[in-house]
Amino acid sequence: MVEKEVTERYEKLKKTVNHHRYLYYVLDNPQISDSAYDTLIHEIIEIEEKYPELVTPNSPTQRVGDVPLKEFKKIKHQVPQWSFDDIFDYEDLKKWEEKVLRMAEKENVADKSLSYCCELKIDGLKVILTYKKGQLVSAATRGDGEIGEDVTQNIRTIQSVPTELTEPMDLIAVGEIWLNKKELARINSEREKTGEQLFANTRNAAAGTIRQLDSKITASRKLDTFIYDIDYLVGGELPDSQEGELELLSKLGFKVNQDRKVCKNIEEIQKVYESWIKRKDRQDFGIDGLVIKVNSRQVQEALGYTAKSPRWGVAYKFPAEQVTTVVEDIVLQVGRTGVITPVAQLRPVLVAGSTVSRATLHNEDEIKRLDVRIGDTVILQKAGDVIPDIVEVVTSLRTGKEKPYQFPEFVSACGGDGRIERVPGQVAYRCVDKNSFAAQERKFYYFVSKKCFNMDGLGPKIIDALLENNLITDYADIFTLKRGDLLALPRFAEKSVDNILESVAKARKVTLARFIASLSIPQIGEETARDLSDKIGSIEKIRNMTEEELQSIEGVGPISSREIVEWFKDKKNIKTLDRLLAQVEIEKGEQNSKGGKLSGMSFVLTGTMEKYSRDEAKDIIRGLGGDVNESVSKNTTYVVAGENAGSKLEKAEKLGVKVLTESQFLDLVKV
DNA sequence: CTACCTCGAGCTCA
DNA sequence: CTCGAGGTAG
Repeated sequence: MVEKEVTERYEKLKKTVNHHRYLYYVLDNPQISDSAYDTLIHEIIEIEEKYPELVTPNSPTQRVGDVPLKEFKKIKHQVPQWSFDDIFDYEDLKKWEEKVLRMAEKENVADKSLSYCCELKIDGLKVILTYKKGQLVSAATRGDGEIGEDVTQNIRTIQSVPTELTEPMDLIAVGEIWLNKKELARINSEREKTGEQLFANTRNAAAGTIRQLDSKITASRKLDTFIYDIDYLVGGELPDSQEGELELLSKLGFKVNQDRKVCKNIEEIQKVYESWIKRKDRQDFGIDGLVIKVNSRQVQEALGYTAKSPRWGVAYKFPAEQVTTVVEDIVLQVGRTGVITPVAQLRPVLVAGSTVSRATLHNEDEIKRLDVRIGDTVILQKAGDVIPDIVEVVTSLRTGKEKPYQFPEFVSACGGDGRIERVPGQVAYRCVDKNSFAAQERKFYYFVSKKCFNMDGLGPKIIDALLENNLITDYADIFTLKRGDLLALPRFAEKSVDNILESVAKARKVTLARFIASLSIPQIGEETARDLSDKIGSIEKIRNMTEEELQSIEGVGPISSREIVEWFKDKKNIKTLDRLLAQVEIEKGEQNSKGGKLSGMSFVLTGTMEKYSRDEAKDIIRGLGGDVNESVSKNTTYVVAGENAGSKLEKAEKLGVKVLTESQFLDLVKV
């Protein structure tokens, strides 16, 4: 039994330390010296060493985990993590507001005087913090919005994240993790000394730091946070506005960015936006725009969500950073289906946090539209902050030596005589010979990829080696690779070869949809392949169908059906197909169109089931011929509601759609 | 698209 | 140590 004085002292010490942590890291207003703070921490450590039973995971001494993790566990979000749609200018803003007003009118909430809460959009990574009875229990990355990664151990090391709230409520709070510019410079100068790669920007550094399995490394880099949203709250009152949420978050002990403004109309928003464009670079953290939210919670709820994003908010992005660089060359790339894409080779240039040395020019028409010539200086930006995009040519810098680009009539990478043709009805050119080496290479990459045969460990380089050594010329060859042949290649030793052979063997069984996709029929990707598989059910039927018959299938239009028929007319393709069919086993997985007991039914899943993950449940439904959709409509047959079902359940009730519990669902799909 | 982390494997040299 | 693959993030 620990003496009463000790526990009292211990609790007081913890409280004091936490208070000063808050003053220092959250309010940025320290009231005692670092050394005094350290002394307090030290006393806590001493007590804990003597009385280990006192230690809780949220003690200030436990911020750094001493055992590195093996891996990050997946965490399913209790509340789906949406992201806002982007807008880029005042026009977009106006359109968005009109939509909001129209919707509000329809939902009879328009009489509330509408206002908008404008916050900074911090350039970092999203984090979802879960508290039970006021104690931090988990922290997750966003992931795909449904499932993220458990990074609790790393988040604990961030001093501005409270491990205990000021009130014992159940809460899910959402915010952004970021790294300040000075800290990036410090980390990079250390990495320079040790010869490590430097981080390209604060966001990448923050992302890299969060993905460390060893939280000691995370702790050594001073990450920071801004928390901006409450997703869930029990044990307290949810404020009726976004601004109120921010205030509550502050009160609970979170670090909240104080630069927010409630605007009454979009003119005011625009003013805030323009003033931040001028000021954004002066901050310690990266800002990539404003987030505009309808302030009233009641109106937010009335507006609801589209399939993709909340209707009640948008991300108003700052204009993309533009730089100039020189087009050193224009080269042609041959894709999987023989389509030729011109790509500008650029003098490498740093833009929006990464070095860009190439940008797609899409097609001949785009080259003409831009009138881009080799040697031209061009303005470059990243579309949606991701994909490099040439905006325009700086014609005033022309010297006259620039070479206009002539789209060639022959492309050597197309193999054979190199002839190319314009695809009827499209802007793209493609190789007449659809099996050129370049196209073949791409097809093989795709064939083994996750979307198709999903052969683990067969990346592009391995495929290249196999192609170059003529070990594969046809898809079927992958399945008949010989151990000895592989071992003869450089960098292929026992272990690698065994792994390759094993993953090939494992991949022999495929679903029909994956099989169809793997053929690289032009226009037939993952989606259409699934439609074909669901509605037709066998490769033998597909190969004998006419264009008209194919077109009657939902999701297959005149262009795709033409491509399909043409593909199956080609003798080479047929030979490839038959050889491949002899090697693989297409999983029957219950035939869908007629045999499937769920055919014609449409399902929406919500909440968590005990027995199956969402993906497994989807596979089961599709396997039985049913459709799975993301949002509930009057065409939905059943909504399957697991634990913690959310808004989809409410919507189902509103529309009178039948709702199944997990056990009812299991009964229905039982074979 | 680019940057980052982590892992397994092969190669190289002590 | 280096390379390739695979995964994650924005």
